[in-house]
Amino acid sequence: MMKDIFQGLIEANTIFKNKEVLRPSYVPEVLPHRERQIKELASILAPALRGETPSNVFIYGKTGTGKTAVAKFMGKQLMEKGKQLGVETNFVYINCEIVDTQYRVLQNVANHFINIWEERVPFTGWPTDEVYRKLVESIESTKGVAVIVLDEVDKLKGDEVLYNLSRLNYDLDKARISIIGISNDLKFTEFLDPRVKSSLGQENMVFPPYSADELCDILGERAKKAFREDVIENNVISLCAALAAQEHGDARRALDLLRVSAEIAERMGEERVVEKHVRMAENKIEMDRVKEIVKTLPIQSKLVLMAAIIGDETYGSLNTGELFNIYRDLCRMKGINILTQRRVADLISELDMLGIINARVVSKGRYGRTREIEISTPLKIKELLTRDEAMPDVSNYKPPMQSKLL
DNA sequence: AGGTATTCACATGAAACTATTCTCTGAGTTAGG
DNA sequence: TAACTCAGAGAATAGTTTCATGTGAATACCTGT
Repeated sequence: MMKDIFQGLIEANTIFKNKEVLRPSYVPEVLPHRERQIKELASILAPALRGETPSNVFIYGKTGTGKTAVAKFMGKQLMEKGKQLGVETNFVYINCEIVDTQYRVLQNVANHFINIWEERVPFTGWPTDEVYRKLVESIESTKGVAVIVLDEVDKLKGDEVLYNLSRLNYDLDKARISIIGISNDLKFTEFLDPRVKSSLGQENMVFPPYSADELCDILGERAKKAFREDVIENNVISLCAALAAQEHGDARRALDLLRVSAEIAERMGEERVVEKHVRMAENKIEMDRVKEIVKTLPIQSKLVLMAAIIGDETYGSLNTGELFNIYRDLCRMKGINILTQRRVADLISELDMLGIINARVVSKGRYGRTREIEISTPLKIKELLTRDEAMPDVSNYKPPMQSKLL
């Protein structure tokens, strides 16, 4: 009886064939509408296979334009071809959003070249130049060309790492390295040290956003592998593509949308994915995003958000001063120290940036200049916050009623 | 009526403080020779 | 004796406060008709 629980669930899976294909981490064998970029990148990296140093490259493009996918794809191809030709090639991929300090980047790269049973660089304890020395030594011992991909380079703290990596070639004798920097900030290099700029920006590539049609092709390609035959209504894919295209042609978003739609359909026990499911998926994704943000907000921001919600409920919309008063009351109730209005103003801007609240500056003439704050999602975040144990009990809290101007 | 000056209620900036996290050094500890 | 560990000094960083200056338009106050 118990063993049949899973049996039933496995058989219920009538929609997916291979869900992995739809995950953002998946690197497909074909990347539609990126042939030009792949060719260009390949021609830049090709010298590596002849044992020469390839130029360093900078890749720009908004999120979900295939930068990471193309880079990883090239890495795979390069390794294969290298093995085939008997040329020592190495490919290191580092996501700088996670590995964001100079020390950790160097440590990661160095450890890539060191076998597990050999002496690895520890998480902490070594001076940075010691790690650098170790890195040089370990790369040198490979005697080949190494391509280092730094994804989301703009997240890196300080440009010292980039400088150090760019001069790595001068310290290397037998081996060579080439750096591929990936960023979604077009203006990123403007803030860089000119030395780094010139040595890293030898080649530049820009990945344009996908159009709705192109997204359609990409989704279609993946859908073929991900789903069983004939479970997707034909307008579903174009709808997902169109929705994602509205938001700067983000392929990741489109894939998420498609995957979640199918998951919803599956969970509802239906055999086909139809438009309705996509609409529901759109909602769910937005909801999950907001939930996730709200959950991970620091305590003070949560209090500010809570104050905004309470104010929104009682006044309809509120300004900075009113919000601050409510916020102060909440802090007192919980015995948390109160931040200055200046700081709260900044927290409000942050929440606005995250898209949870809507805060725009309006001038009310004689009655000053302030922000008008509203809750921007129709979702019930309040419930989520009330359940937070760090929140004060607001069930019978009444915000101060002030004589509001009509 | 038309024009200028005030004024409100914060916005926005910069500098100064503070608390926390990172680095790095040197003393102490350990293991192998 | 060399390698390793770990505490704590000092540097870097993030989060806040303090102080200062800026802002847009409804109102108050003129001015001349």
